[in-house]
Amino acid sequence: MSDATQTARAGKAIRDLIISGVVLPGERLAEVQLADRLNMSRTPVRSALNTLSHEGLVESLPGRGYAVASFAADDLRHAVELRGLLEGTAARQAAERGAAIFEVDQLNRVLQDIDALFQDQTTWKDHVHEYVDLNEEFHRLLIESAQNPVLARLYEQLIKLPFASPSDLVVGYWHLPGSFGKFTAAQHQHWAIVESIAAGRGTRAEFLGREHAEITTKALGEMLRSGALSRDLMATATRRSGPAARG
Amino acid sequence: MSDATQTARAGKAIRDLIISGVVLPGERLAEVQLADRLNMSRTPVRSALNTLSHEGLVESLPGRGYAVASFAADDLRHAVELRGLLEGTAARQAAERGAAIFEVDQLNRVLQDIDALFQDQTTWKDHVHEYVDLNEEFHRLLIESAQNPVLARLYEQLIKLPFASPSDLVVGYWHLPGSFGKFTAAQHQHWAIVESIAAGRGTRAEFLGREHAEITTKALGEMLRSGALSRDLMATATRRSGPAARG
DNA sequence: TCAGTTCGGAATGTATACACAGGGATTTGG
DNA sequence: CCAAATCCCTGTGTATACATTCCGAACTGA
Repeated sequence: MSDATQTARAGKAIRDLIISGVVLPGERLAEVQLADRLNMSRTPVRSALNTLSHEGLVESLPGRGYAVASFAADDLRHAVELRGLLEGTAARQAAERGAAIFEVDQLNRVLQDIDALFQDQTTWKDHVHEYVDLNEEFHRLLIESAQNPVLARLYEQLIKLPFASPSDLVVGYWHLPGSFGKFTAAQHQHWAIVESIAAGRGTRAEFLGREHAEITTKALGEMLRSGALSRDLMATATRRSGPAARG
Repeated sequence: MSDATQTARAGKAIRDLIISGVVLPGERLAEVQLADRLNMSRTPVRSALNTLSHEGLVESLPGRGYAVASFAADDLRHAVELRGLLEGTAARQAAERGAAIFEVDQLNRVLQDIDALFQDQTTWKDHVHEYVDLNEEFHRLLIESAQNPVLARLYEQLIKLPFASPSDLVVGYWHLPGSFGKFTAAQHQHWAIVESIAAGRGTRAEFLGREHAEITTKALGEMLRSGALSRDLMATATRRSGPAARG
């Protein structure tokens, strides 16, 4: 049940502390305190904090350790838009290079499984977890289809940010009213993206990828208005390293 | 003359070892060996290796340390293309939000300084170093003009890859025949990008940013054919973690 | 009362010692 | 002679002790 190394365990634990809101944005993360809480030495904690700082969940202070990173609502919107940009680029490159048949088949198979979940509007919410997995699998295959390791690496770094990954947004959104319509619309776009890739229509594939992010942005806006994210993220979101323009 | 911390010193030293080709792609990086060579303990070396693995210069092996990352020619091309994508996006967002006058002025001022360097085709090579600085400053201002911290972060992570940053490519290319024409063409695009931002023409700004990367890709191709990069990068470039598609 | 300085403590940066796992070389059996 | 298993050794993972720096608070002087 435990991870192989203490460092991995520390990373997961600290990430959970941040995501769950136990520690608030801006709050200092003292090594000894974390090591004590996690029953391990400072060494793996330090290593995990170093990793998390590169992933963007914590920020490294010059000479005095680390603090939980603050995210403004605009940051979340920007992250979603950039994810659409990268996914659109992946779709375009897959179309331009001529994706192999088995790759398109893989994508189609995932979409068929999602369609099956959506057939019954009254019971689909019992299968949200399956949808999360399938949706994540689709986006993973989409990035892979570009066969571009640099893009894949950039994508991985982007979706490490909270609520930038496909799964995070689905988990936070599915229970809101009207979510079924958004999900079915998104699924329609999924089909169109794969169709574009299979047909070699790179430009259409790219812009569908971007448009797909627009739905996500709308959903994110509803989540923010509904207050689902406000407590954790908006509390200290006003402060960020940006220029002090309007002192 | 030395950095503040041993960790920073270790990071710089190991990066230099990789860039200068003292250690070859694929080669293992043993902590004790590095600590011995740099006259420090394993702790800061380990921390630096962790950082470098997130930057992409070294790859972390499951349970046995680190190795120098391998870059294929395609990886370099992909990195340049993605840089164009991000710079184009930054330009579009700057145009769409309506960049402030002083920001456009800053960009124009840098371009005027570059123009001054290019006035005399016979002596411009004496000022390559100044051009490198100004070019880097322009691209930095361009990214800043989007006022998008997430995009800026992604860009920073991308240009940490070898030969993905504007400066790296200029330094490797300026001495090749015909470089003057490429640089003046690139400068023409710089002016057009700023003009588009000032005029609020987001679409034109974005595609100019992408097209700007095409010149860079061409220059990269010439560098690869000229053998300037072959020794360091191409030697072990064939091997990469990708799928074993063509046995 | 306020400003400057100095002292103290707490947390990070670094070094070293120990435990453990993985791999390669050697040896043994067929 | 080849294959497989075992042993040893190199190197990473972790813990802990020490050094150092940075911030804050208290004290002193004007």
